[in-house]
Amino acid sequence: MSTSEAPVRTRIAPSPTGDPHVGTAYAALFNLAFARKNGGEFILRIEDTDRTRYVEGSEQQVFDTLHWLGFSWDQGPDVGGPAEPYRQSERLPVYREVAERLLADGHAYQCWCSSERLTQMRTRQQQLKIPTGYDRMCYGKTREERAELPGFTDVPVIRMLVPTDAKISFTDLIRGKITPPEPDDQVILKADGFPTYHLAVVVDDNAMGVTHVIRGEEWISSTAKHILLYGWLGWTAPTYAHMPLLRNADRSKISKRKNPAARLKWFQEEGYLPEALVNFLALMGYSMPDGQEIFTFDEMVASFDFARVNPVGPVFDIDKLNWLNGHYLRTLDDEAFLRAAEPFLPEGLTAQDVRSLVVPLRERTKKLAEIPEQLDWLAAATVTVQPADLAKHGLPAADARAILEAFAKNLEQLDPFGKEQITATLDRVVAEAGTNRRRSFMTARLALVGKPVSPPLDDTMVALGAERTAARLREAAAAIEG
RNA sequence: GCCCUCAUCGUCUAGCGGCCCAGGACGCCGCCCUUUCAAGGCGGUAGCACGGGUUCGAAUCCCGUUGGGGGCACCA
Repeated sequence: MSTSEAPVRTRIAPSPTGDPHVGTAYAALFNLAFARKNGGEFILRIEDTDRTRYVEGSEQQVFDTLHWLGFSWDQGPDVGGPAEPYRQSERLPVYREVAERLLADGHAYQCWCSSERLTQMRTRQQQLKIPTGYDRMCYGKTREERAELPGFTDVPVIRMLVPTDAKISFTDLIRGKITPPEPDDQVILKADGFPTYHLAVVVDDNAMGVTHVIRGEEWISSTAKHILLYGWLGWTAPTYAHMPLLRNADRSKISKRKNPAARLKWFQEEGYLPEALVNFLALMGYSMPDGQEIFTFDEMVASFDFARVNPVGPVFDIDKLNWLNGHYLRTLDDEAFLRAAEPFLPEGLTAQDVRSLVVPLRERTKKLAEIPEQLDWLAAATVTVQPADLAKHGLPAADARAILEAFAKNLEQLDPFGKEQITATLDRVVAEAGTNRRRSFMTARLALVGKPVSPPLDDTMVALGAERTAARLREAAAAIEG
């Protein structure tokens, strides 16, 4: 023990209570980065001690979304490890035993107070403007003595007996010295025999040899309880690093209610690349020594340092994520982009359409879910030109009508209706008309797709075919007013 | 209500006493490029919450105020 430092071991401990949360990925990123930086291990543990919130299938979704991000763990319920099991619901006897021990040592006691009484007590404390906390009504009483008093329930819980002078502080890797609030007599074993988080986390982190607890800032006020437990049990407390909390735009803690980005699956649904999300998450509260904003996980690991974590809770800025994702999309070659885009493509695209129309979208797509809308003109029955678009990008009404008719007339005679022929025809028609080339093309584009965004005009026409191309040009010409 | 914690452009951030009348990125605006929109290039816009100290010198240190966030469950 004195000759070698304990190997670094970190963990994340998600609860299977629904859709995997972005905060889980955020915590995983920093736990993993620190473990890798120090040649240590990373554990995944499932904290399923709340039976009322348990959601079937949630655990698997946690595995899947973390794998999607490229994260893997050295120990966990699915991969096993020396400290099995890694699911807290399977470790109940361990917690029971520790709770009994604390009871025997006088560090804990039984409590028969009903939840109704507890609620009343808290309300009264708030009214009296005094700190809230358990009033120890059950402390030192036998079951029989307590049963005489109001607010009694049959099945007791076990509470910590926290000394009134328990002033505890610890050094946080991100924030320096922290003095969390003095705890009250926290419940550690519930009436249903399951431990609360506070007991389970201490027991398991100790059993699994976790050296560094990297978790959200929301846990700061509970840390004193945990340190107390470590002391009573004769165990060494881990080093703590409390990460800032990801925020909604209104700066409240990020939530599924206010922010779709709180759900990890949202990023898959919207077509974000995992590399982009990981990079973005790393940018939240963290910065590279050289100021680089685009970097891989491995590059982050190479220089990782908690001193570079900003304790201020960052607002989750989707605009910046979109920019980053667009960047990563652009680094893909044709094949890779097509592969990524495939699940998002609309029905009825031909293989040729995919190549000529989808590949050009790479430079104009921020997230893959935008693709169907970008291609909606292909399958649309009709297309409408917005007068505002025409005014901004196109030719004056009379010229617009003339050029569209001219395009239609010359184009429909083409055989074959190929890219090169189209390009030559367009150029010739514009030259003959003597109109502004760019606005002429734009007028045609609006007529064909109904918006100022499309793949190159010739590709657009090929995809539409000679007939539909001519028809749309004429329809638009007829519809132009003024 | 009580406790803890945080505070640089709209947003993400650099800065850890002089290199800063504050740098980068996203967004926004403008220009260039251009068969459009993008992408790319160039330029611009915008900030040290406030008040006291400490110091020759403060974005950087201390105190207070204000503001934000979190916690105060038989949820994690």
